[in-house]
Amino acid sequence: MKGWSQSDQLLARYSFCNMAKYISNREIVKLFREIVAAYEAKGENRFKIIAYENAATGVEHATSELKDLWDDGLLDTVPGLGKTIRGHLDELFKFGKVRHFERVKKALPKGMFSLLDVGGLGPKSAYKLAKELNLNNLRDLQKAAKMGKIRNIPGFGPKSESDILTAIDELKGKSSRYLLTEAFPVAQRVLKYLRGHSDCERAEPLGSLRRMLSTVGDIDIAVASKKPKEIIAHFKNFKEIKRILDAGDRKSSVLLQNGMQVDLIVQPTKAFGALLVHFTGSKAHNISLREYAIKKGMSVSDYGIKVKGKLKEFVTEEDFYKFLGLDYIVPELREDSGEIEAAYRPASGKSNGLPKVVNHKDIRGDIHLHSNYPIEPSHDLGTASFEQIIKKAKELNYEYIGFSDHSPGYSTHTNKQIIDLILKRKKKIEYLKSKYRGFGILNLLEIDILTNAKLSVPQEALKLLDGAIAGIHSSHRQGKNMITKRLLLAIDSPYVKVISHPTGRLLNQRESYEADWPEIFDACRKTKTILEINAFPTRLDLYDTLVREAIKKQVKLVINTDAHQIDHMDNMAYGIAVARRGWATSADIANTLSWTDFAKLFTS
DNA sequence: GCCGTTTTCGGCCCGACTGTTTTCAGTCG
Repeated sequence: MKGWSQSDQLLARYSFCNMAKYISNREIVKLFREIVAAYEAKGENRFKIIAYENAATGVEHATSELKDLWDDGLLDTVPGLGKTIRGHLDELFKFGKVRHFERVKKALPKGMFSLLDVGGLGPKSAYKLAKELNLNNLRDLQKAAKMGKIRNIPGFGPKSESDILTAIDELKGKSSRYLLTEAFPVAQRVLKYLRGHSDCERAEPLGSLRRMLSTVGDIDIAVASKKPKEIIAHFKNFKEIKRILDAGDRKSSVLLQNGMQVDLIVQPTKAFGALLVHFTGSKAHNISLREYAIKKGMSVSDYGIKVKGKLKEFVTEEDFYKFLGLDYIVPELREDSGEIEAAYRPASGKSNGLPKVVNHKDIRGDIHLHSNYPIEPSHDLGTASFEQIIKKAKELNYEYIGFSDHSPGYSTHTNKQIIDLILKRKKKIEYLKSKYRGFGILNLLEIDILTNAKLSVPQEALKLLDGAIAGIHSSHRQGKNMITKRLLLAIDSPYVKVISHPTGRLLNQRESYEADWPEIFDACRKTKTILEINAFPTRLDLYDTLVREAIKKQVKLVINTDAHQIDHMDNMAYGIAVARRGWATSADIANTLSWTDFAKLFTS
């Protein structure tokens, strides 16, 4: 709280006492987006609006809670937060509200913000409807539409009135984001259908699916064809379509019966490269790329690159980036987080350096695998035997694996029983080690970091293992200090080699818990404890932005599938994508090491 | 209101599609 007057500090302390609520990044993003909508409705300067949108994006991508950064005087490290907005945040954290924001919102009908969830309604329409019809919520909007009141508002008509009703219906039961494993099969069906048309030269899934974001909002597909109209007409007949949202000469959007939206763009092969870039995104990457191009006197669009008004087309993305003087940027890095600067190739010829991100073929093992060995029947057993897992690992060309069954329940067993069970399992694994010479096998266990920060298995038992993978499986809602303490104590144990699914999140089900990541990364580096990138599609944890932070702190990572059945071992690709999105090279990922080098991590 | 590979001032991505319109505003990606 440097720079505050004494009365400021007193006031702050006083208001903290009254302010039970911790203001999360998520709430701040929502607040900024409301200001964006409010300014748009009021017709504010459009660059001011963009500034708030950028601030929201900056907060969305931040790896630390803003409140913590504010405490440490580090708010200016978040992109998009300039002097004015930081001043507003100051007020927010001190008093729980921002007078300026209150004023801006007060001038508008309260109900307009809830209408923004309706597809097709932006700030201007929401404002107009809420004001003219005195609407307080979605129910009011639905009622007004059903009564035919909307068609009488200038700028609206019968079509927009019925579109609003449809959009409200579609709002119900719609999941806002889908897991990659949910989206991929749907994309494959659409692609197969499109590729079945004789004028389709090429069809590719793009957008967040191609960038391998942990969840995707919709499915974007690009088709290369000389006859866009025919492809669009064909697309509109796809049997899973519930409703056609848009359909023009080269673009179309549809809603499928399962609630997913599919967007299609068609373009001739000779200009497909620019479309791949445009439609792969991210939006922020595109904007930065276009701004960068402007500085070089060029103009970028999905058609190509204009130089002095003359359009240059590209078949491939490689040529597109090259023309801009950039090294090729892999899709996973296109998030406007420094990749354009890193890809810049100055005249001297030496690039600033994009990382050579890890590839699937670099992976040589998987050490978080659950077998059906009945060490603790009440626990989450796998379905495959040790031998079946080894067979599958060999098919995947792995050089080594680790058996990481859950530890025996500490509440149902005495320490002696736990040791006996682990000894018995050890004998079985020793036998397999001798049977499969030349193939690396690690005798591991996934142990719990208990609510009181102790490990679920006594030290004498841990000594019998090649190492332990420790993870939090309970009391995820403890405060930041306690969670951090639990993780730090586990990291400090010489027997714990890996921390599994470090943030504890379950996509679409449970948020990450809060923890002091800089401190945890420091501890991992000192103790050489490895953090896991868990490839299970509902986890993908450690997640990408934290992966990047961990790497900056020279923390080693391991990509594991946490497989509980044989086909889960195929999920490795999802974990690799997280590592790539976190700018990880093979040097950052422990399981790219040969068995000889990898084994050393477990004997030291 | 933010920000810096011409910059602390003067810029700020580019285009398609739709409905309600007679030329465009709003929304979306």
